[in-house]
Amino acid sequence: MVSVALKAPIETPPKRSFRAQMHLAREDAIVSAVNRLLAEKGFDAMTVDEVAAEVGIAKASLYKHFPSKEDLAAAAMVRVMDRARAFLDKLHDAPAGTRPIDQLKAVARWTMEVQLAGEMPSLPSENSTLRTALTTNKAYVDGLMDVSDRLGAWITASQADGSLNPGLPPIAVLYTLFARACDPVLGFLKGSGQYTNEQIIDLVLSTCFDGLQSR
Amino acid sequence: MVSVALKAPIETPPKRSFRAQMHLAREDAIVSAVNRLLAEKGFDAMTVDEVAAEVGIAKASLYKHFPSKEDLAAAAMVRVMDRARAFLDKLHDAPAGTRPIDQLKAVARWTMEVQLAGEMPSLPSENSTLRTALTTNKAYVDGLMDVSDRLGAWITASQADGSLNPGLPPIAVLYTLFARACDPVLGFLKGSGQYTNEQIIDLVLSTCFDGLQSR
DNA sequence: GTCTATAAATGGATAGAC
DNA sequence: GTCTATCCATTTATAGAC
Repeated sequence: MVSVALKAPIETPPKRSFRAQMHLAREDAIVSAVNRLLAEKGFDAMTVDEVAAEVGIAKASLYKHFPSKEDLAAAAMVRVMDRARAFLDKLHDAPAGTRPIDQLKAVARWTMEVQLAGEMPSLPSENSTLRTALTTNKAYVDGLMDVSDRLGAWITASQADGSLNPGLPPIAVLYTLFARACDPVLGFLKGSGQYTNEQIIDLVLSTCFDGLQSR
Repeated sequence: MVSVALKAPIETPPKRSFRAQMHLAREDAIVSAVNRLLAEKGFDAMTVDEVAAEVGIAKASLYKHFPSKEDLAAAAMVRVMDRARAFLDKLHDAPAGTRPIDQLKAVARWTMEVQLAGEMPSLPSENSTLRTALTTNKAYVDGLMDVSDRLGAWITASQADGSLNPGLPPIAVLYTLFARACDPVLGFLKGSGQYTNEQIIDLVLSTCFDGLQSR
């Protein structure tokens, strides 16, 4: 045993790393499937059997990675939140002089693109077991806080420079932007078959920032 | 048997009417419970047991009135559609000279009031059994058509008089108004505990028609 | 038409072999 | 960690007495 361990010491670390990579890759595939199903049918209608079938592993194996259906969904929510933060990181590298309101529009556009791509997990209404699982998930809550803070800075900046309506409470603006991520209008217009994704996003972005009334 | 039937002929019609009234009242109570639960937790999370418990009758009795859970939900959707049509009837009695855009605002306001009152049943995402049940329900589809037509008339009229942005496709405006019925921003703001229902509705109505940007 | 009791199926979660 | 097989609670729906 000892001699074997001494025989291949340089093999061991790569092997562990490889296994760990496989492990992460598998979990990533699981989270991707959950993310897709969550976007397609929501938490209640999604079944763990479906997730297992889509990933191509047994249901029991899923539970070796995630202890419950709620944790499964929470992992998907955390990941989309991380994607959002990564996008915000990119936006911060925008050329100096970029108006904060344009940053907000870019964020809204991104969330709608994600939704149209079928990658935006939909949150359950309220009073759900998932809801409590999320509020006790540090990674999710921290991510949500981070995103809110960054958007909040742009909101107050836009109101200061006069481009965003200063009469609106910043929190109302924040919630309005968040709500674009699950706006059913995108799906409605998509279902009409009359518009491209680009046109749909431009339309909703326009009604969101310019309003329905003429300017 | 015959003599009995002849004995109380004037009693029979009132008795049938009374029974029919009781029947309708019972069904109305059922639909009310379904409506409330549908608004609170959605179709998937709502159980027929809950409905029976809330109404105070046995589950089997429910199935004597409605053949399936989908029909239960469809009845609730039809009723809220009928309520909407009744409200539209009232709006048509508005004083001559009322601007069509103000009619549209009144409709949006009404849908948000219904949602804040916890009486707006939430539709399932897509690909649901309820979805197909609704599309094959004549009462629902007809009601939806009627509402769409009436709103459509006001939309084109508002675009004609220049108050509504003429660059927007009428169908996009229609969907945007429909979407206010399930806008999560209302619940978010309500949950913040900082605003009254009146203030919340004014805020969302403002962002919907005036947009987020300054005017 | 209302009830109690139960069927039939589904879905979340686990046991235990490998 | 993956599998098969299973447990157990829940849920939709029905049977059959009254």
